[in-house]
Amino acid sequence: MGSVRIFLPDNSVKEFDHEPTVLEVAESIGSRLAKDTLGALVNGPGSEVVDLRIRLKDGDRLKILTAKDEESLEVIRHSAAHVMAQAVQEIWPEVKVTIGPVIDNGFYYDFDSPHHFTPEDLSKIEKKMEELLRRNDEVTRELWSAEQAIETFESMGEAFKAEIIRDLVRDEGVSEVSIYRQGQWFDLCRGPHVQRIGQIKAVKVMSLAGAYWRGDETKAQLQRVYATAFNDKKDLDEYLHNLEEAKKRDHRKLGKDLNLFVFHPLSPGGPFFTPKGTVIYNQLQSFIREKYREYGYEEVITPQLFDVDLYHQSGHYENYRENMYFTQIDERDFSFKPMNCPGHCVLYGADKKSYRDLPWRVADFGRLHRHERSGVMHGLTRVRTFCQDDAHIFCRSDQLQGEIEQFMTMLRDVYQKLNMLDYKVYLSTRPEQRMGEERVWDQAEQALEQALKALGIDCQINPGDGAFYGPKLDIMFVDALKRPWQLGTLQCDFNMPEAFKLAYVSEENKEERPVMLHRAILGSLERFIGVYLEHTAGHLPIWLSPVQVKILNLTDRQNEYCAELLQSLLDAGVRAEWDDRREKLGFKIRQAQLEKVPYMLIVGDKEMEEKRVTVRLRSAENKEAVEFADFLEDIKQDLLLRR
RNA sequence: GCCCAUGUGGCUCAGGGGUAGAGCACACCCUUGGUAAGGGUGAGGUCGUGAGUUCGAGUCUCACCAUGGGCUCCA
Repeated sequence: MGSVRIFLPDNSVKEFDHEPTVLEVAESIGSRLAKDTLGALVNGPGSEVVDLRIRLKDGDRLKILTAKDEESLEVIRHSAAHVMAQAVQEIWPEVKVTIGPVIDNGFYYDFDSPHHFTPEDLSKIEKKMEELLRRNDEVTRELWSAEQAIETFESMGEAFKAEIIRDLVRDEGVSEVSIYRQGQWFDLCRGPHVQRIGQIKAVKVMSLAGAYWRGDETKAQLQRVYATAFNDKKDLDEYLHNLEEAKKRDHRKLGKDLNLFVFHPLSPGGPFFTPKGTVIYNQLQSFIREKYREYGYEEVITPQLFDVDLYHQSGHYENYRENMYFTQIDERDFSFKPMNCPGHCVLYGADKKSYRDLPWRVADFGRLHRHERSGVMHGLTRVRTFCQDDAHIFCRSDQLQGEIEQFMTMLRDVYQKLNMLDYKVYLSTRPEQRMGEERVWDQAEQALEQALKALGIDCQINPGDGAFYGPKLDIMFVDALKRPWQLGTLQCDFNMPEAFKLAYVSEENKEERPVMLHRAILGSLERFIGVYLEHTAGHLPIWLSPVQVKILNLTDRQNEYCAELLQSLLDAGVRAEWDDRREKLGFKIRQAQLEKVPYMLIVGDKEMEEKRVTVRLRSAENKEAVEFADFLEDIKQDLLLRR
């Protein structure tokens, strides 16, 4: 028998006379390392985390994971999920277990329980888990035959587990399953798991939710318990702290605090923008309009209500009816538009188009109505009525790549101005169910890829994720708290030009079908405002701030001067207010600060005599008293350059 | 739509069978005060809606409405 060689990250080699487990390699390096081992990466950093009990093969490159490595969190959390299940079953023996996967920031476990968990139960579970961590049982892995496992779980009444194994036998032909045991408790599991339960240092049971067995509404309703685990208490505290921070930036809270928008039960999912919120809305809109002029778009206005026939023709009635609002007038069926595209197709077809008219870029800030399911609405980010920075580009197929490049350039331009520097691009290619010729798909997918390449933009490809009518790009904006949001999108559409029999006359005087691109940069203004408030924590750039300048006088001796200042600012188009209440300066500053006003102008006798103002920024930074005329010039520049 | 939780003045919340409270905001008065809350007085609520239990219901029950957390992460 030849020797088995295992390569370590420092390129050293360990030799064995048999295929060693990860743990055996760790032991050969040092007992301390062996004690701390949680799992391993084999053959590359991108690989899945493997269990420390698996056997390695000759030539494997091994990276042993300990609490120092972020990847080990997966092991910690996977084991913590088992601890949670064990804790729950120790408290309520009648509860049945299902699955408990690791998710982004923790893990969950779905239980089938006759007892409805309450918020108080969460801390009960957490206490029990902590007790189990102290008990520090060893975790062992066993291989059982599938039949034995099914029989065992069935005899325990764990029908869900038995079902999982049956499916594994049927779908993947497995004959053996792994079982992880800790103390008296065991669970069917693929792993990986820690050596001893005590290696889990910090757990927190977070929340409760309903879920369905296998995510299927028609199957058993389960109770999901969300929790998280970390390598030490400090990391857990930091995570909880970040959650608090995210809560403070919640756009629904900011919307209330800054008085930007409200909701009312009489229009669920229908935001009311207050005068202040409307300023933001309109500023964004005019910013985008300016970009439209720059990039050769034309804006149009199209109807709100269409005969349902339109949606039969576009296919929305067949595929999107659930989300549409209908009404009947004079015995004729109408629907509110859920998107602008069919209307734009009608407009396209209203006259004869020449190849010289293309590309035709039509923008529309039309109000859309979509009937979202009642449980999915969320502040401004998921609403039932909204308006997109929506435009459609009708072009020849040889113009595709150029249009895509132009769109991505425009998007970069807009995002940069908004200080949204981190975003990712996803390219979704042809799905199995699709329409159109392969040649057209080839061309469109290549155009997308080439355009990104030409601009040096990296993208991730999602094979098969495109719509049935064409491939697409999704732009995921990553906000200041590293959370991804899908805002921009660019979708190729071969279907709608076909459905509406759209055509243009080519140079050869032949009728040709144009390609249609659906595209948006901000997505919907509503959703964008929500996301942007969270990104900026409400500290909007000056040009977007509802109130840009607040004049704060010390005493009413400065009233006349303040009135002049206010008038000059208003005349210059600055959104200025004057807090003329007879309150102390500290009090006025506090209020302006809570409103997140970018500039506070403090005016006392000193300033008045010299025609100056003291400028306080919302960062609490104070500038020397400056001449008012200079301040006015500066802020005019801010507005001109959208700073 | 489904599961769980929540719904009390504009806002944040207390009160849990005997007829409604606080702070902030608001109004008025005093205070003319230099960088995040000066003081006083006052107004403001069919306790989400509807039914039921009860001598009596913000309070208990049920239904509905709205909001929030989830329902995509798969041994």
